[in-house]
Amino acid sequence: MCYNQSMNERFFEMKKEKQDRMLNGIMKIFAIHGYQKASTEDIVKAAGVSKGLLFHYFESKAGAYCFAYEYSARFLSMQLEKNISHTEADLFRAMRKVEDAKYVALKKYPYMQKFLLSIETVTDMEILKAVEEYRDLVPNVLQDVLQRIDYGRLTDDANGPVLTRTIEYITRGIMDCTLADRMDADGFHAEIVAFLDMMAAKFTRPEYL
Amino acid sequence: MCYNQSMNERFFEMKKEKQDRMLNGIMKIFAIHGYQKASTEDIVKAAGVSKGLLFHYFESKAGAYCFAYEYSARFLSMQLEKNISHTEADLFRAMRKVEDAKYVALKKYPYMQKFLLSIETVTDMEILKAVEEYRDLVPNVLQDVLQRIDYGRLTDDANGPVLTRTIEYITRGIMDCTLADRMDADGFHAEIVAFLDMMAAKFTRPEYL
Amino acid sequence: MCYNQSMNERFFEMKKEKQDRMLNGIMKIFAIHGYQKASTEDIVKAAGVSKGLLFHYFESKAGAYCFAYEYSARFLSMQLEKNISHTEADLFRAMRKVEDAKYVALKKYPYMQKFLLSIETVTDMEILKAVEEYRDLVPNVLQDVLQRIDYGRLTDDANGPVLTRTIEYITRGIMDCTLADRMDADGFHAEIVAFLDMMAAKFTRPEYL
Amino acid sequence: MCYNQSMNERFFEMKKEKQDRMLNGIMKIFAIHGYQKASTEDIVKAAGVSKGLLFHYFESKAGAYCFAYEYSARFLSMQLEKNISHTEADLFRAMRKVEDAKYVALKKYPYMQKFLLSIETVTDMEILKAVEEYRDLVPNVLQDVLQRIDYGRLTDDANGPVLTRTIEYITRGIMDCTLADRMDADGFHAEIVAFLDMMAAKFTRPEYL
DNA sequence: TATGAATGAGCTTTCATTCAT
DNA sequence: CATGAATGAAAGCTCATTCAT
Repeated sequence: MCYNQSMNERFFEMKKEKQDRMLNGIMKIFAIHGYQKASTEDIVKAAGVSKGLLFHYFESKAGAYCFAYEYSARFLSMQLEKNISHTEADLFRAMRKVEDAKYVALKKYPYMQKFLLSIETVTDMEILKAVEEYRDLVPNVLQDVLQRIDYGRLTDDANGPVLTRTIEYITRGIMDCTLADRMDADGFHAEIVAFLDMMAAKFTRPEYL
Repeated sequence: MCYNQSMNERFFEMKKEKQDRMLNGIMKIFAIHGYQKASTEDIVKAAGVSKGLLFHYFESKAGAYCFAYEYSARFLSMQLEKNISHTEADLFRAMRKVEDAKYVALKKYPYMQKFLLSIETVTDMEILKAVEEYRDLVPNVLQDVLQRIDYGRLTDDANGPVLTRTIEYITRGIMDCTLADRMDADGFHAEIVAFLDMMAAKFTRPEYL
Repeated sequence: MCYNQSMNERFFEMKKEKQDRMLNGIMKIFAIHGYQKASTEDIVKAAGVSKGLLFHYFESKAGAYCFAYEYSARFLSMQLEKNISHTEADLFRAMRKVEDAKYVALKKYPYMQKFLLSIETVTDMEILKAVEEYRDLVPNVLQDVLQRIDYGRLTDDANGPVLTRTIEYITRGIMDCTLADRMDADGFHAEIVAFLDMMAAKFTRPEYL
Repeated sequence: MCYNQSMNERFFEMKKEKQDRMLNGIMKIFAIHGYQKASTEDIVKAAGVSKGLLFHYFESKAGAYCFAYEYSARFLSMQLEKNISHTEADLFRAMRKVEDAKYVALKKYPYMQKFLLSIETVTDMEILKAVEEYRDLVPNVLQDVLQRIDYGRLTDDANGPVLTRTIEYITRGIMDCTLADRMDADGFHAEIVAFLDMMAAKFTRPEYL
């Protein structure tokens, strides 16, 4: 295993502000450089702590990654679960709720979403196994949302599942672009909202608008 | 830039057999370990050449990657272009043609497909920029094929675009499984064909079978 | 110097139970891993105290080592001095007395003997100089005992000095074996006694038995 | 295991001069500082090679140690075996032959003897297991020599075995003193010879002188 | 052209020691 | 007195790249 229970305990006994500084440092560097190229040097600089401390809490670079991954997957899925409506049948309003919930998370942990995607750069089997159970946490919540959608509310020329996927890919695309220059939850959210509004206007049957 | 014209010339003056040994070594190691974790040591061992020779032809690890990427993208897209029918309107027969063409390519370069996907593990902007123009080569050919499909030939409950994407994901899934244990173009092809046959029987309108 | 008088005073003002817990922790880890590889982390864990406290009392790892070394050498030599007979002329009965005295010491400080031998793993000149005057304490007591032995009590085929050395090496050999699995003063003592009884029966002239 | 066959092969393909430079660098640093405190940095500086090369040939610090240990034990025992007389019955002449043989070895590898003793500073079980079979090589040769000694040639007050051990301890003592300041095979040999001559004159029966 | 020994900067990791609480 | 989080220098080791042959 890459990390263990005792690490968690020690970590969560720190001041919340420092916890977040370390988590954000970890997420940022892994998000930007991918797992392998991310250096512990850069992480501790970003977090504003010493090299030793990173290893005091996480034992290894892999341990830090796994810890942050579990934390991020849990945090983001809980954030979504808590804030989305569980009865919303309108695709665009549901998606908007999702993006609003993400927005709150990204205000606190700007690199969280991108960091979660960095798992694709990981080739170390140890790590992949360690985070396996958390990889579906966020997708599962989104799945739940989509199951409650009434696609009958869409216009005839709209294909629900396709629209959903499209939204997903667009989201990802915007994220990559946004991240390319600078991390900004506000800009990201604004882009998504603009896109959803545009789509909603075009694909929702008039009576449901 | 990661590599230049003179490299190409020198490389293609080697005996064909050695060219392919080097290309396969490069593809294999990058495909298995991702860009960063792939070591030049492993590559030259897999290719059966010396370390010096790799750098003689490609100047750097990044150069080897870019060269192999361009080669692979060009080779696979040409292979597809050449062998697929440009008038096939039946989704399943078209996909079958695609897979047959891939099969021929994978007989020669078993790791080519997986190698092309390894671009997702690359974080180095230099490399991403260098291969940018080749990333769409294969997807574009597939796009062309799909544009000629007559989705009217599918049963009512079949959703063409979804089916297409499903096929893509299934293809990728089978590939990952196949690669997990051993590289085998035959096994891979057999799996895909079985899947397509099954789907065709279920989703094509009787009059088009 | 590695440690000074004020350390002693402070240390001996602690509750006796805690003193021994710290001493045993120090002895155990140095005995098992040798000087260099012994980590302060392991020592404080074994002693059940905090890292800070170790340095509060001993200032440095080297200081802890030297303090424990002086303590052990003094303690064991006094223990021997106190319990052995100063008139015993019989080799085997004398050695038995020595082992009985050691037994009492090892009940309290199981790793003391092995710890004293760990000086062989020390390469730091500072430490070697600091403990120089204590290295002969225990050997000197044994020397004293041996000087009073009447080797005439041994059978003709017995060689006194050789027997003595043999006993020393056997003692050390048994100790290493005992320590290999678990620390146990009782088992250790039983082995030694059995060995001495066997030897006494074979090498003592009948009239002295 | 700490090292393997392929390492040996590669190493012995180097120029002899460089092999010896590396071996002497390894022996020197381990001999002086003991296993743990010896740094690879110091070793490569002493050997006049780069850090990478050390790991190219030996894979790890432990590997370098084990390799040099096997080499030293084999080399010294062969050197002794080859040069000592196998029929010499006189203790002092036999010991003198041994020291002359050692002298030749130490001219080439000045730290070899001290290096072999550094095994006592090793606490890593992996290493101890790896060199286990070589630890007795040199002692066994000396054992063989001693078995042919005719102790009847000694004066009545001389105790053969004790003399032998004494010689061994004196040898070791002189070595430690010699090494303390500077490594010098000549000075070492001169000391030993002087000691042996003195002892021979005192303890050999006149008719055997 | 072809080799692989050689390099050294830079990586991850360790650990004795300090210090705010 | 007691804690353990925090430090950072230094360790062991990796690996893309160079170069003499």
